[in-house]
Amino acid sequence: MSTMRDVARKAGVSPMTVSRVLSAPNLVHPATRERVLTAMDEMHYVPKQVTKVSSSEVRSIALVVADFTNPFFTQIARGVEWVARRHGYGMTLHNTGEDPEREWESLIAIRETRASGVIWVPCGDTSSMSARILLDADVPTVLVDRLIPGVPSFDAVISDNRIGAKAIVSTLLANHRQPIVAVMGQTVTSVVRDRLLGLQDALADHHQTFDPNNVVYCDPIHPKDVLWSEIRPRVPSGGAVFAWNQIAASAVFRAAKQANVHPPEDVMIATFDNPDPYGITPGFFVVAQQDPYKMGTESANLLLRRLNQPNDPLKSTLILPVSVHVGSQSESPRSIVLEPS
Amino acid sequence: MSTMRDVARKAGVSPMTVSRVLSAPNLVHPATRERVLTAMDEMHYVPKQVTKVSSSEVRSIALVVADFTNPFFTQIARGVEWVARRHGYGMTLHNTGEDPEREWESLIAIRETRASGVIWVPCGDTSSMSARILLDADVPTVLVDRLIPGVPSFDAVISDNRIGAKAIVSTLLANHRQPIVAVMGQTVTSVVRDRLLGLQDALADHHQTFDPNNVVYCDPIHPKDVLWSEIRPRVPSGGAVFAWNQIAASAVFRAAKQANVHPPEDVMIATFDNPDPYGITPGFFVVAQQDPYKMGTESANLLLRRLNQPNDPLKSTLILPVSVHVGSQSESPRSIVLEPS
DNA sequence: GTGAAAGCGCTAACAG
DNA sequence: CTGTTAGCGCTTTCAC
Repeated sequence: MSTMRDVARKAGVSPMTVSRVLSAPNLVHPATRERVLTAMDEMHYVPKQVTKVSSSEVRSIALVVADFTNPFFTQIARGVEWVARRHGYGMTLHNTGEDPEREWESLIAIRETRASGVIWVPCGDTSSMSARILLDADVPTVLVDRLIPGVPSFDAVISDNRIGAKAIVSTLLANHRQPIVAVMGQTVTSVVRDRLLGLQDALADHHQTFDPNNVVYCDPIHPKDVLWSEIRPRVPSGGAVFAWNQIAASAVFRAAKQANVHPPEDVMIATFDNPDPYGITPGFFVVAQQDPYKMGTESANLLLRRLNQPNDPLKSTLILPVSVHVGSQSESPRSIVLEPS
Repeated sequence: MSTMRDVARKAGVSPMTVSRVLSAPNLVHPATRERVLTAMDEMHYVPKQVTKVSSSEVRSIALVVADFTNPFFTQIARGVEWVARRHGYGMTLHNTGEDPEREWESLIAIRETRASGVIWVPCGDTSSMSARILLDADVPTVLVDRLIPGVPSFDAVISDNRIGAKAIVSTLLANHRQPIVAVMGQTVTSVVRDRLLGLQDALADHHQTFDPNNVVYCDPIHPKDVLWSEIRPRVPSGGAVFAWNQIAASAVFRAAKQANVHPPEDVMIATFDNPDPYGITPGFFVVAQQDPYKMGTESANLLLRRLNQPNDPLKSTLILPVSVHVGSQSESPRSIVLEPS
């Protein structure tokens, strides 16, 4: 692989001139520049920009998500990418698979990559260990979707999960759908915590008590069909299931159908995020819609702000509203107006 | 940000010893090692591994896809990641959005990253320009899903698109579903070309001629609803639509429903890739199933092989079989056995 | 406009 | 086991 020296020799100039052709072309005589450029072409010269360790970094943002198989996270990615591109940054996507160990490895790798900054969906509360990697190396970081308790040192963008969950459950209760079984991811995250709090809020409003037995925990990435055997005994006809995300909701839906239980009459399925973006499936009647794309753009904006003002001590947490839609997706849905928390 | 020298000074050793603690710890006296390690901790030392330009590279594979919003590609990503991890490699995902310009930029960025190798879903035939980036820099590369005509220099893993398309169309014809309108991505790719060839093969088998007017081209990422106005005039009741992928199929499905056309009676929708992984939607009756996860693992395997034998002149193209399923997803589908091409 | 010298952070190669 | 020297590919500084 040819180096700057090689090009310089071929063009009959010093390595310095070659360097300048790359970084400050207008300081080089046009004729010389041409000679250098053709030399580069002929030798297939590839600058190893990485070496300029001391100088400018790589203008690139690393986005670390829990599961890039989940459309929710790829929508966030689209948002981040869009803003990044507009500001001349590239973006790389990294998957942790909800696994703290992979998360650790990814962050180490990213740190060595010298990315300009990181936008991060942490696996869960245990991610406070991995947070040290970023904190110690002073990597500008923004959390999305989930917070890490005890680590207030990052900017963050999340949804108003508590209010969203409360609205969902209130709607179910108002429609006399009971009992309500909640299906949550078994990872300990702020998202699950907040949605359970919202559930309790709604129950409390209706003077009902919260029964922990009515919460079923599932694998956050592959909920499988296993679920139904756990859910069924708790949901007689006329009840409802509150799924924490679109993957779980779809799994519940399929499991129900296989068990010959038909939503929405037999059981009403409510969920965060629309599991049916094409509106081709009847049966989902209460959906709390986040705006993952916006979560992406906003977190990228926060990161860019921090890249420009690295020493601003003020950390901000942006809480985006959730909109709740009632009615079959094929009909035009009615929306519920929510008071911000 | 502290450097090796700083750590060395603090620990009272030479920079070399610090370096060794990182790369060959057992060559350093345990006591010294401890001192160095604590010094590192205290100073929050972060090694800039990137600098070792001349020595070992970053053990990481870059996967470049056309649209990470499409589950098909994230399944490929899962496959790649799995194999990469097993061999001690990291993986980064890069999105081109089917845009040759973004593709160009991504590949440049990746090249400077000094990734060990690249697995790449090229945007289309125009990607031959971008291919030069990789070829000139001698980056080990494997193509997935799509080939680039005129660039035989890469290993590749693709599906048997022609046979799959032929099987789909033959099935439709056997069920007397006509006319058949094909909905294809408007990007010029080997995938679309091969699937159209398969369509023609099937028609020829039934002594029918291929009418280019019966092909509708749509945006490969956001097919929108616009489609239906183009499709409708060409598909009277009893006809069929052959969608080139799951995104297009879902769009067609929704458009049909909005126009009060009901699959599968009014129109039969056949497609590559199951647009309904949860089996909750009735109406898709012929589905050509690729194995994106396997495409990922196989391409990663090819890449690893090449990383170990960089000079093997033999390039291989792996063509994976496609399985065609007939019948509603909610019923147990019958499979058709296909002869490999 | 151009070049020579010095140095970025780190690691092979050779002493000791 | 540890340190010295030299050099990776490139850029900054300061000459000319």
